[in-house]
Amino acid sequence: MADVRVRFSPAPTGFLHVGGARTALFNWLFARGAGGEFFLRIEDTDVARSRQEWIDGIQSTLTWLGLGWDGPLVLQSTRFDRYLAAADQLLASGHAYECFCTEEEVKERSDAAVRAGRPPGYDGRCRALGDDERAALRTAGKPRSVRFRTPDEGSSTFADVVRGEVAVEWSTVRDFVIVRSNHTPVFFLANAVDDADMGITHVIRGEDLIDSTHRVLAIRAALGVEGRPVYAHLPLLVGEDRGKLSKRHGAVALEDFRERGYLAAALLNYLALLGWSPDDDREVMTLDEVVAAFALERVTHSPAFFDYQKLDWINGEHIRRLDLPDLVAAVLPFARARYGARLDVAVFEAAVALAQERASTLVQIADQAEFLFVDHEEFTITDDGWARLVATDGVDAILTAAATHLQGCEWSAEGVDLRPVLAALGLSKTAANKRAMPALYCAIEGRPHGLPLFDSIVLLGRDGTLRRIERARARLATTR
RNA sequence: GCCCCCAUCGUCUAGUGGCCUAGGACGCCGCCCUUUCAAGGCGGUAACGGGGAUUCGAACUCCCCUGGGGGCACCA
Repeated sequence: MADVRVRFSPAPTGFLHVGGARTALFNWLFARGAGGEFFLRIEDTDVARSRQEWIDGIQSTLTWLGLGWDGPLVLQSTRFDRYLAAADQLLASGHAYECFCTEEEVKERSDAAVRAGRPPGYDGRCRALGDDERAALRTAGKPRSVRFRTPDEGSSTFADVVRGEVAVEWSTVRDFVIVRSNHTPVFFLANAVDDADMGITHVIRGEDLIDSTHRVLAIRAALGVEGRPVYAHLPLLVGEDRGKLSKRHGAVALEDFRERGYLAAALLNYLALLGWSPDDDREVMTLDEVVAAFALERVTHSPAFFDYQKLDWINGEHIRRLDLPDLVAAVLPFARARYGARLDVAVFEAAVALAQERASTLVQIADQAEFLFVDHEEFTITDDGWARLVATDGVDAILTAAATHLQGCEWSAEGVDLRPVLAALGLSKTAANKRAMPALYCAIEGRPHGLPLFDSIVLLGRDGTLRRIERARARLATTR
């Protein structure tokens, strides 16, 4: 088998979202599994819409995900001469022709056709222009684009790894522009030329591009390129409204997942499961395991919806499987952003260890540990937490008893165990768990949900814990 | 309007004629465990869009319908 060469070729007209990332991932997985190469090609032929910041963003996101590419980045904007030469070749061979219709004219006639009940698209007006007519229009200074002449009859067919045979009648495909009137090449041309020049063996992309394949293949053939790549069109990722993912339809920048505390490995794991599944029941997998199990033949046919709840679950599973030092390193940036200089690394590590078994995102871990790194004077209880605390029967007695115990007890998780204290207050186990404990959580950790209380108290320290209980009691007094 | 594609629990999916009274996972519900919550354990809820045809036998094959999606740009 010839060496596998694939590419991920986004247009730099926006941030990379889950759809693009999934396409990049499948290409990368396929290349990795086949021992082939994975290239990154930026399709920036539409100069007006392409932006350097998006090119940078795509690269940094791919890097964060760990989907590194081989060789230098290919920028189509640096290869315009090559595409234009190919267009000249097509012009010379009669596969393309000069079109003097302006964009507006084409649109007007297309709209009129629709109103008249005919199909939209270019009507082929400049198809049969004679040499003299063409020359006249040229000297008249009419803007000129180049159109590819699609066959009048017959059909186009290609074999798709996931779709099977894909065919379309040429009579339903209008002539299309390959060079704009501003002399810049269009997607179809650049795509066909580059896939050939780069020796791309497999084209793996979204199903929204399936119809364009016939046109690219026609250009490729007209250019005299031997053979064609293997195509694999992936089912689309859809938004909540079941529409193709776009900014309007729930697309979220991949960078947001990073900021919200998702692990790249977990995101990749989940993305791999959207439109593909291994031939066994595994779901939580490392990237290496996914590479080993991946097969284009197992890609599904129907669109998939991105489920954040399942992502949260998978992320939690990955967090739980991380070695503590790695998890600490992953949470550290979030911790530094939140607690700044107050961060105590030793305490932080202990807190992360406590959070590891319960958290589903890195942000959650940082949030749960936050109470350990807040100045006692600035410590506040959330509104929810305060409401809960205030509503607890005998809360003042509970806090007082806890403080009394903590003043003299041995400073260990066993020593600070407040259960005997609550029992001595006459609280049943249920009452202690359901009512008293939440109040203590709120007073000490500032929120009703968080790290295990007794371990937290030990980490907070005797002085700090007592001050927090005292603050809660004082606030309680003024509230009454 | 025309072309193309898709169709199993709420969601992601397994399933390629009998192993399916349809399996797994997330979610949801219940119970257990328990230092609240979470995590964990156990159990439960829930689907083959409809109609024909082929066959001894259809989730799996074919046709029609319905529904959904994609494309028809001087975007990619």
